[in-house]
Amino acid sequence: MTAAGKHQVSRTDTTRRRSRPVRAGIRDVAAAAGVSITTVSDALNGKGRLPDATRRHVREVAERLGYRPSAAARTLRTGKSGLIGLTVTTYGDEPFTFTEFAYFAEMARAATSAALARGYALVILPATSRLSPVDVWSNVALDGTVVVDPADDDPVVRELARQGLPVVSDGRPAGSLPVTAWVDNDHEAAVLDILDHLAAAGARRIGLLTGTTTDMYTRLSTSAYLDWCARIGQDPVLEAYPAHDPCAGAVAADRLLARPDRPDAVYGLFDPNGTDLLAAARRYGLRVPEDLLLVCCSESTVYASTEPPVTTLSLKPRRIGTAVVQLLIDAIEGVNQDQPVEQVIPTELIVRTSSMRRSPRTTVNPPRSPGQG
Amino acid sequence: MTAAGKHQVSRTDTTRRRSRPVRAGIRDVAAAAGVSITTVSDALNGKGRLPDATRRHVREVAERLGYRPSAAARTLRTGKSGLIGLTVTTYGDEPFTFTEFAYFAEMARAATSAALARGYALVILPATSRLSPVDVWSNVALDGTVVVDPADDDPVVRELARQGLPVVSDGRPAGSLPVTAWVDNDHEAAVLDILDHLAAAGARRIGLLTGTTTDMYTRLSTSAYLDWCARIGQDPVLEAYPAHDPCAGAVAADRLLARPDRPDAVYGLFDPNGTDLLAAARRYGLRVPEDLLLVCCSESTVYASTEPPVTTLSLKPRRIGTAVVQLLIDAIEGVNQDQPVEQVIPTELIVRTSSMRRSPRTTVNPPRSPGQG
DNA sequence: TTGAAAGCGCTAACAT
DNA sequence: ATGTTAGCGCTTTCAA
Repeated sequence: MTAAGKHQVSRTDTTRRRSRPVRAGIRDVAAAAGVSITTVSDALNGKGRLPDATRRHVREVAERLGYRPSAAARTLRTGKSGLIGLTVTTYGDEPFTFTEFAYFAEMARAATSAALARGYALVILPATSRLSPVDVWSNVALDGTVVVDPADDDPVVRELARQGLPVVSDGRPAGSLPVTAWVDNDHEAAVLDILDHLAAAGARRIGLLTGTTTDMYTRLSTSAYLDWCARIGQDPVLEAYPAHDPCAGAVAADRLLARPDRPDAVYGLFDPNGTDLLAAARRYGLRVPEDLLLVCCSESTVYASTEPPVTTLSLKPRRIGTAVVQLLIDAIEGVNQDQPVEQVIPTELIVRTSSMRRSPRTTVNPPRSPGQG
Repeated sequence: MTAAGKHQVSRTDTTRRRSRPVRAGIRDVAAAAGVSITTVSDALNGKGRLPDATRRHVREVAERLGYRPSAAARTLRTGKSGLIGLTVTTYGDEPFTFTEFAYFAEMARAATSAALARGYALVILPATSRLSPVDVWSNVALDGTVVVDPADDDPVVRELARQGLPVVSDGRPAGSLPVTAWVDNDHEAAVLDILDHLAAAGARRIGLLTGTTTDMYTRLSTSAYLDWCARIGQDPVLEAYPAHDPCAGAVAADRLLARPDRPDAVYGLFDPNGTDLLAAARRYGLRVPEDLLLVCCSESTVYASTEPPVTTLSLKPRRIGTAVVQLLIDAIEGVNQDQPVEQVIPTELIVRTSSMRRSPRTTVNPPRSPGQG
């Protein structure tokens, strides 16, 4: 008690007394426990060589007073905030694209879990700086940032790098963008795989439903398709639409099947393409997979129970989200410096009826026999 | 220049010189601009009565040095961080439920936009404290928190309230949970509405696909259903399953249609129920809507192009996300104190073929004529 | 109109 | 084994 010191006591007297019950500070705990603030700090943070008795005592007192350390003060002092920025390319006013919902939601979920498990939290930030009058970016102390789909010459990434903050991107950066590390799929290989799969199922002319945006995913996938066509000797049959507009997708799907050189198989690069193509096929009286083979890139489970179920390509967003965060935190904490800075996550093709010309068993037994058999 | 003071100069000499180009601080800007740090602060924050010339000059210098104010220092000094926590009830290890993806993604997106527009950012946090060895909650300075679906006696909410932080919940709190405000739909009215809609379409026995969880949404919706049954004189036909398990949903849908007292209409409380019920109906050879009327609660657009399209109830997550954030920031900033603290957002029933016994036009003309008519 | 100085609450280097 | 002290970088009285 006596050792608590004059400073604390006088401060408590003059500042605290008359105000309403304000959050207890480290000094209050020190005073109540009869130790110095250093001891409190050490006891709570597991530092120093304190006897267990002291440590336990201090913790009890802190608990009793409902003491919560000030995150701001700790951050100011240590230079680490435990906060990781999460940024997604913006279309229009919305922070992320509608068509990428399932992908983004899964990726963000995995990233959140991975971050929390290592004691960090994610802060959602806009890809465009100065969205609001006050720049949110400068209002938050970040230890590093995850950037999803960085633009070709992303100004946010550049600025972050200039500040010396580690940046890890989901999606390989174009050109010389200075990211600390990146995680991505091998989109070209994935597309070639699907085209071969469709060809093996009997496709003679494969169409592509693609986007008008110039992000890496769209660009790589489309050029892989064009290369494949050139190699095989097939004329490309593709329709592009602005991927952020859900209605445009339905129209593009329709347009693709309305062409004179109508494809007998289609790969759609975006999540809703499956249902859109299915609907378009119905409108034209095309049977799937008999008249039209179908694959789309999606993370949604609805394609397991559509009629017919649709073959999908999963980009494994969970694995990507986890990997991105691990790489970032490793960079922040300076561990695993020997780890590769580029990580390629394998994709998974989930083959369902829509791309199986060989097994047209349209009659499926119910899992168990209903009353009326 | 001379006015910059001894302190700054000596610090620059001793601390800065030999280390690598570290972020410029307010003192560096002050020195370079030949003013005091007070003037820099005022110039950058639009405070004080500085002549425009001074203000512009300081801003130029700051820009040139690439000065970024320290968020931690500002937070420590002002007590405001500009950070809002976003918490979702956890099932298992994952921070949020699979079945609520679309709802949550939309709600979070709207909340993020609304927050950014007012200069705040969202931090994703686990509903369960102490998920990781270090408690992330105490590592971040929050101005307030949004809680999605608070538990009946949510310890996180209680602790936050104890700390004097404003808490706004998406979903009305049970009992005496001390939230500052809440936003919710009128789930009971929505369910009654749907049941009446189905009855009007000719349903004689309406079933319910519900959850085993005890959250408010499930509880209110189920009891509204039971009340309706009692009032109408129908025996309840319901199947409950753990909503966080996507496979369990398919099984429950199947079970519901396998019952001896098979319903001729079903309302499913969760997003994937529509596709699951559609698949189950196909297995039992039931035509929708002729043999079975279908409605489910969903935010997904896939139900617009399923076969047949499914009637859905939207909870309007965008409006909820926006409202929740507005109420929270109002509370943080102490404005609009007169605003109601409980806000009910109307739901929207999007009627599609699956619940229209009257208009069985199964043949639809394509939006435009294809080459082969 | 501008500047000096006092901390915000904590951690870490350095006493004792 | 524990305490004293000096800041982290900023905002904010108060004085000039």
